[in-house]
Amino acid sequence: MVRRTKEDAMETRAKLLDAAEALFSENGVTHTSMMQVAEKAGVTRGAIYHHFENKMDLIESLMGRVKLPIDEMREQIAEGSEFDPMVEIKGRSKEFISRVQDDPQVRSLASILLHKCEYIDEVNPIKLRHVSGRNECICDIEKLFESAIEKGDLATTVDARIAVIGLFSLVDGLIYNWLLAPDYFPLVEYGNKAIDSYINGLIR
Amino acid sequence: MVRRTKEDAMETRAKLLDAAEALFSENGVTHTSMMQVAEKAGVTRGAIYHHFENKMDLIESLMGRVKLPIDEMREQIAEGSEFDPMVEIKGRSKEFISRVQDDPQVRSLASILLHKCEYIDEVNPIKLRHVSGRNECICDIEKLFESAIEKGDLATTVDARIAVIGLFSLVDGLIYNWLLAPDYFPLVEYGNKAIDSYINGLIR
DNA sequence: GAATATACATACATTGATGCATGATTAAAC
DNA sequence: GTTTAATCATGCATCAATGTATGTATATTC
Repeated sequence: MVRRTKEDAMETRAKLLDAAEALFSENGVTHTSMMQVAEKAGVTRGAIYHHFENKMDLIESLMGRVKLPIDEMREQIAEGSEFDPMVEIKGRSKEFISRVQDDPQVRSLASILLHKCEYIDEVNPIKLRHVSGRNECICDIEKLFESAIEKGDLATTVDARIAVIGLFSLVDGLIYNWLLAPDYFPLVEYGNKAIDSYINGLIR
Repeated sequence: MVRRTKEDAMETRAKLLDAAEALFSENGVTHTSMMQVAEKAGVTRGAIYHHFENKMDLIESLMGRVKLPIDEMREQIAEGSEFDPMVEIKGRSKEFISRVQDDPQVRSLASILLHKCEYIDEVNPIKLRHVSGRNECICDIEKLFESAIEKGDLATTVDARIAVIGLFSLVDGLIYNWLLAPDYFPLVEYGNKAIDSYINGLIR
């Protein structure tokens, strides 16, 4: 059976991306062959090379397919009409780790980004997406911190940029360590309290 | 020239480990071949397979060679006669990130652990060392937090275990993000302040 | 100093993965 | 309905990396 309908083609493409996502997040990017991806998707390697140029192109498509929670956060902040910037910051951070814990696809992506790939050079699409997404998001939340400082909600010694980077590091570290051994601690419960502590340390 | 003296052999072994460490931390573990390691060390692959069984054995030796800062921290805590546990905790954390920034070998190892390898399965020696070292260290510092709580130095609502995991995540996250793009922020300066904020949030 | 073991170099055999070229079948375009 | 083009399968050529087997010269042992 070949030359299936255009919808079928899109479906196999999606299946390939699903298979790649699952295999990458489980066995690592370099330890997953095109053959394995094809088998898991129920096709042959020919199908892959029809839809994608090579492995890197496959990864790029994979990364571009889903909205990272970091991206959603940005959108919601853009359209957000919350009044209290600190409430906003705390809420977004907690929602972030909550998504990682509960949404399988987000968790897979996070696992790939944090544990299942090697950041070999600067042009690596995975690293590029990771870094650029991070930097943009940091800039956005930095503004929230600045308005919180203007409102006088934070201690006068607090620097917005340092505060953001600390918060991001805390959240990244929580997810990193949780994915390393999910049974070791409950992400959302412990993470929420750790975030509270950190934010609390910035106030007054 | 073959059958060199026993000291020479230890030297080539050390050179091989140095070469592997440099290449792994720069290009990633799986993207580095035995051939490249041998070339960088100035020998052939035969030398590698004489000293090590295979790549995984090479990695194990590499990881076992240096004392991770996390290990040193444990030793110093064991022999430490400090009085104030919170001062101890804060000092150790800051010394940790300071070592990562200033000691090239520690930085290389951290880079390999955080960015240049894939955690493919549970028996992976890199992951094993990372996780076991982390868990032991967490247990140690947890005790310090407990004694701080007993002394009444922390808010009564603080749970020692959650506090440790938060602190570890913060430190890991700082190092992770700094290694991702070292020019983006100064690790020690920002890291120290972020740690202060977090610890501050636990007090009172 | 003869025998043996060590420290590598060299060569080869094997494997797994990639990328491409080609083939087959049918949907889509006209 | 014919032509075209798309969707995938199949087969092949290539290559890089591994592991091992073997060779060689020298240190070490006795």
